[in-house]
Amino acid sequence: MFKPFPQHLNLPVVEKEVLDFWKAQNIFQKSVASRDVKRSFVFYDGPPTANGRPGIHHVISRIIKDFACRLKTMQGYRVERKAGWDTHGLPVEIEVEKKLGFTRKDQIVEYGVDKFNALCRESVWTFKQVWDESTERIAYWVDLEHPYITYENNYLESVWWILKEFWKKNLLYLGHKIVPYCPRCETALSSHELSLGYDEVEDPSIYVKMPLQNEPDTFFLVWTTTPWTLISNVALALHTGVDYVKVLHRGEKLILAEARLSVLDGEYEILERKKGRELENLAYQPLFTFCKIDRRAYYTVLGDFVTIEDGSGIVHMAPAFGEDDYQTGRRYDLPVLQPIDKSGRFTDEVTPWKGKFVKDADPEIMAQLKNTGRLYKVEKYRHSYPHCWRCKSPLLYYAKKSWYIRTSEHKERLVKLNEMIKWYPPEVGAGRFGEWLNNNVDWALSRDRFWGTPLPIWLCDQCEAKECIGSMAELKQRSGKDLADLHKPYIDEVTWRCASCTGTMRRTPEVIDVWFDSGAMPIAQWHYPFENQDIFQRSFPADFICEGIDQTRGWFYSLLAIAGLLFDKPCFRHCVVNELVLDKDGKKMSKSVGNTVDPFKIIEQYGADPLRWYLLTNSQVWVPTRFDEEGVKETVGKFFGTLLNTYAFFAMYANIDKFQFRGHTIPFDQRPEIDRWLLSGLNRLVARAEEMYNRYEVTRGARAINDFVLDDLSNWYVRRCRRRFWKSEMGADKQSAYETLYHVLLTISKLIAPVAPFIAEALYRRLVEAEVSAVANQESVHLDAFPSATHAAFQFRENDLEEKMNLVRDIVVSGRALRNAKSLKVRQPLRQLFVVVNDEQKRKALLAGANLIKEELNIKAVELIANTDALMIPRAEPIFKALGPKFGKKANAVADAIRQLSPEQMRQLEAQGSLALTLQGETLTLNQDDVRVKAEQAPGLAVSTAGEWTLALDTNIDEALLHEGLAREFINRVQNMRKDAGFDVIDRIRIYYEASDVLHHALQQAAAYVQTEALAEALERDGVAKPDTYRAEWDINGDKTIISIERV
RNA sequence: GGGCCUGUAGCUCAGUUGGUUAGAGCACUGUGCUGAUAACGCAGGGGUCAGUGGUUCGAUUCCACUCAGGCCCA
Repeated sequence: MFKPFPQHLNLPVVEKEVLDFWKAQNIFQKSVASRDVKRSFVFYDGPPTANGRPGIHHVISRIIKDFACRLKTMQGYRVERKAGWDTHGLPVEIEVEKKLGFTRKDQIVEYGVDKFNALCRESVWTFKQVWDESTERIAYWVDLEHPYITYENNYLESVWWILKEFWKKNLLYLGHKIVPYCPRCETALSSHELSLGYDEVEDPSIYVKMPLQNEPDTFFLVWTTTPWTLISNVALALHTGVDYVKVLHRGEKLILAEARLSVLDGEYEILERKKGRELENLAYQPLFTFCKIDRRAYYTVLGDFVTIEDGSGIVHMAPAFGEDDYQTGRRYDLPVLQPIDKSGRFTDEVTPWKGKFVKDADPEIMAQLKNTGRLYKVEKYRHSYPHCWRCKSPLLYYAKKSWYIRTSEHKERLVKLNEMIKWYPPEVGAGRFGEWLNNNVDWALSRDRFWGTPLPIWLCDQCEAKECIGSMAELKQRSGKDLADLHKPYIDEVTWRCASCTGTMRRTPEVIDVWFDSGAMPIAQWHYPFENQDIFQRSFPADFICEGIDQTRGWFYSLLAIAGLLFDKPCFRHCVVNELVLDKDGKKMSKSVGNTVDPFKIIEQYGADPLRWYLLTNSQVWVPTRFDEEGVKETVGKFFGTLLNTYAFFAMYANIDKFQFRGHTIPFDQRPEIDRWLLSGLNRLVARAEEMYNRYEVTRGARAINDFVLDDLSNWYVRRCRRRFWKSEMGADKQSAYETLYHVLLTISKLIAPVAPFIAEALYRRLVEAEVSAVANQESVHLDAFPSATHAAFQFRENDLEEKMNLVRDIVVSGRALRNAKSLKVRQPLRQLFVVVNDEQKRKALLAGANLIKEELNIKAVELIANTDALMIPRAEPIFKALGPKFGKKANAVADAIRQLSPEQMRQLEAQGSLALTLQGETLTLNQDDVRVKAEQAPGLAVSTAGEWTLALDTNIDEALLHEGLAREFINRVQNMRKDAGFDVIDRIRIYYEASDVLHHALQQAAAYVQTEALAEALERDGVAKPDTYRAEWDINGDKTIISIERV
C-alpha cells in the first residue's frame, strides 16, 4: 500500500511528521555514525550570536551548509557538524548597557564588572530557544547537543594556547591603534558606533608652506583640514606616481602636485617637474617643535593614500591622529607625537595652548602660522565627519595603546595560502578577499572592554618583564590559583612576583577582538591541544565552509590568519560565499525600516522545503537575492505540487493494481520506448545534478531537477502514459510502466534530498515502505547513497531516443500552435499533417515517432515531405556569423542582396552549393553556409514555420472526422460529469442522453469507443429524466445536449 | 573617498567563446487540453538589455566612464 499525502498540499504537516520520525529514529546521529571515520568531509560552522533573533539572511547560509553536508553524507563521507555559539563582544555589552540604562563606560566599572559580565553571559542566550527551534525547523542538521561556546573556560584555554604560540614566535607586540574617540565621553568608539554618527560639517581647509632644509627658499605646499594636528606633524606624504611641479609664484618657489595647480591664486611659472618617487626622503623645517622627537622626523615619505582629488597632493602626517599616518609612520619608523590628554586638550608641552580643547585652538594656530609667514591660504571645507552618537561631539582620531599580531610580516604567505582555497564565486577570493590580504595591516587584537577573552599577558609593574600564559596549568603554576571563571574581573586579580625584580606581574587589562575567538574555533572547539588530539587531527583543515559576504574581513580572515600563522596551512579548502537577502524592492532588510521577513511565518505557512528550494533556486546564491513571498508560494504549487501529484497518480493506480516493487523485473533495455526515454533522461539528469552539486552550483542542479520533474516526468511521461496505468490487465507493459515510474520517483527523492530534506524523506519513505524486499534501501533517504553517473544503476542511456523525442515534441508544440492559430480545437480530429524534413536522420526519427505525433495532435496521418514547393514560398535570410568574417564591411550590403534572392537563385544555390552575385560592379560568391532559406505560407493549407519546422495541416473535415470529433466532445462532458458527481475512477456507469440528430448519429457510430472511454455499460438516447441519475445540460458545438449518468 | 558585486518584460530570474526576431516563470488577456495535477499547452500585450562613449562589418555580451542598489573598508 502506497501511503497518500494529505490533501491540499499541506507541506508543514508533512514536514512535522518527518521531524518526528527523524527524532524518534535518531536519523541525524545515524547519518554521521554510519559513515567511516577514515573518510571524513570536514565542515566548520561559523558561530552565530544568540542575542538576536534569527532572520532570513541566517537561513540562507545555513541551508547552503546543510545542503553540502547532506550531499557529502549521502556520497558516503562522514560529516561531523558541531554547532557553535559566538558569545563575546561589544554587541553583547551594548545590549546589557541598554538594559541597565548606561551611557558611559565608567558606569560599568561603578556597577561592578563581575555583575556586568554575569549579565552578559546570560544575555547571549536570550534567543537561544528561538535559534534552536529554527535550526530544527529548517532541518539544519548540526550537533546542538555538544556545541562549542566561546566563553567557556576550555575554549578560552585553547585561545590562550594559540596566543602563547604566537608569543613564542614573537608575533605579538604593543603598538598604537588609531581609533575614533569622543573627547567628551572620554571613550573610543567601535566602527559600528561610528557609522551611527556621520554628519555634514564645515571645517577649515588650510594650505601651509614648509621650507626644504637644503633649499630654504623652496616650500612644500601642504594641505590639512585639522590645523591642530600640525603640532604633531612629523612627515609629509607624496604619491609615488603623481607628477609634482616646482613653480615660481608670487616670488616664492612652491612644490605641489601638477594636477592641483588650480589651488594657487594668481600667476605661476613651472620650473621643474618630478614624479613623487623622486621626491622621497627630503628633509624640511618643522612648523612646530613643542614635542621632543626620539628618532628621525621631518622628511618626505610616499603613500598610496595620497590623492589629487583635493588639497595640494602633499599630505601632512601626524601618526597619532590618522590611520594612514600611523601605518606610514610604522613603515618609516616615525615618532608618534601625542601632546593631547584624555579630554582632547593640549598638554603642558604645547605652551601657548596648553589646556585648550584642540578644535578651539585652530584659529589661534592659524593666526600664528600667518604671523610666521607659513600660511598660504585658508578656505572652508564641507565634508561628512563622524560624531559621537551619544553626545554629538565631533570625534577625534586618536592613537591608543593596543596589542597587535604581526600579520603583515607574513602577508606573502597568507596570500599564498589563500590561493590554495577554492572560492565560490572565485572573484571573492581573488578580488575582495585577495585585495584585502594584499593590503594587510597588523591585526589590532586588544579591546578596552570587559566581556571578552582576557588577553593572557602579564606585565611587571616595575621592570620590563612580560609574560604570556598559555594554559590554566601554567597560570596555576605561576600564581597558585585555579579560577572557576577566566573572565574579568577575576583574572585581573591574579598576580605574582616578577622573576627578575621585586615587582608584581599584573595582567594587561584588555580583552581580545571577538573575531579572534571565532577564528580560533578549528582548534578551540575541540579544546585542542589539551584534549581530543585525534579528533583535531582529522578535522583540520575544513573541506568546506560557507557564510555571508559580510564575513570577508571577519570570520574568513580570522580563520585564515590564525591557522596560517599557527600551522602554515589554509584553514579551509572550499568556501561558498552567499550574498545577502534583500527585500523585494532590493533594499536591505532592517528592523528600523520594518521590511524584515520572519522565516518562521513563511515556514508555518508554506513549509521549510519550499523556502529552502526557493532560496537556492531563485538566483545563484552569490547574487543578492530579492526575497518575494509569492515566489515561495509558487514553489509549493509548482515544483512540490507537481512532484507529489505525480506520486499520487502513481500511488492511486499502484494501489488499485496492488503493485509492489520487487526490483527491476524487466531490464531497462527491454522496456517500451517511452520508458527508455524517461530513464535515459533521468540518467542525464543524475549526471548533471551530480556535477553541479559537486561544484556547489546548487542553483543549476536544482533547476535541472525542477525542469525534469515538470516538463519530462509530469507533463510528458505521465500524461502520455496515463492509458497504460488505466488499462485493466496487468501485463508486461503495465509492469514496465510501474517499475519505471517507481524508479524515477525514488531517484528524484534522492536527488532533492540535500535541498528539500523533508519532502524527499516523505516521498522516499512512502516508496520504500511499499517495497517487498527493501534490502537495497535504507531507513531514511539521508542514509542512502546519492545517485551517481558512475553507478551501474544510472548508466542506461539512449541518446538517439532522447533526440528523437525532442524532435517529436518540437513538432507537437508547433502543431498545437498551428491548430490554435486556425481555431481547430484538438478534440476535432484532422486528416493529415505535413512535415517538411530533409535531414535523413530526422526523417527516420519522425517516422518512428509518428504515432506519438498523431495522438498528441489528434491527426489521422502524418506525411513527411522533402520540400516546401507545394506549400511554401521560399525566402532567403542572411547568416551574419558567416558573412561577417567573409565580407567585412560589405556584410550588410550582401545581406540585403541575399534577402532579395529569387526562388530560382535559391534553387541554384542549393543545387550547386554556391552562387555568383554581382554587387556594385563586384562579383561575389555566396555558398550555402551564408544563407538560410525559410518558407512563408502558401494559400490553401494551414501552414506554419514555427522554429526550424515547417508544418501544414489539411483542414478539410469530412463527415467521419466530424462524427469522431463530436463523440470526443461527448466523452469529455461525461468525464467531467463523472468527476463532478464524485464517482470513483473505476465505477462503471450507464449514460442516457438527448441530443441533436447529428450528435446522435455520431454516437451510434462510435458507441463502442465512447463506452470504453467512459466505462459505460449502456449508452442510450432517452430524453426522459430518470430518477437518481446525475444530470446536466451542455452545449456541444452549438447544439443543446442533455446527459444523465448513473452508477451501475 | 576606496575595493568588490549587481542592474535584462510590471515582478523574480536565464542568456553558454560578440551574429541582426533577447528568453523562462509569475501576473494580465484570449483560447485550448485534462478522470493525476493546486498543474499544463498555445497565442497576445509588455524590453532604448540602467545610461553615455569606445572597439567591431556587427555589442545584452568586450573596454572606459557615469548613474542607481548592495556589501565591506575608510
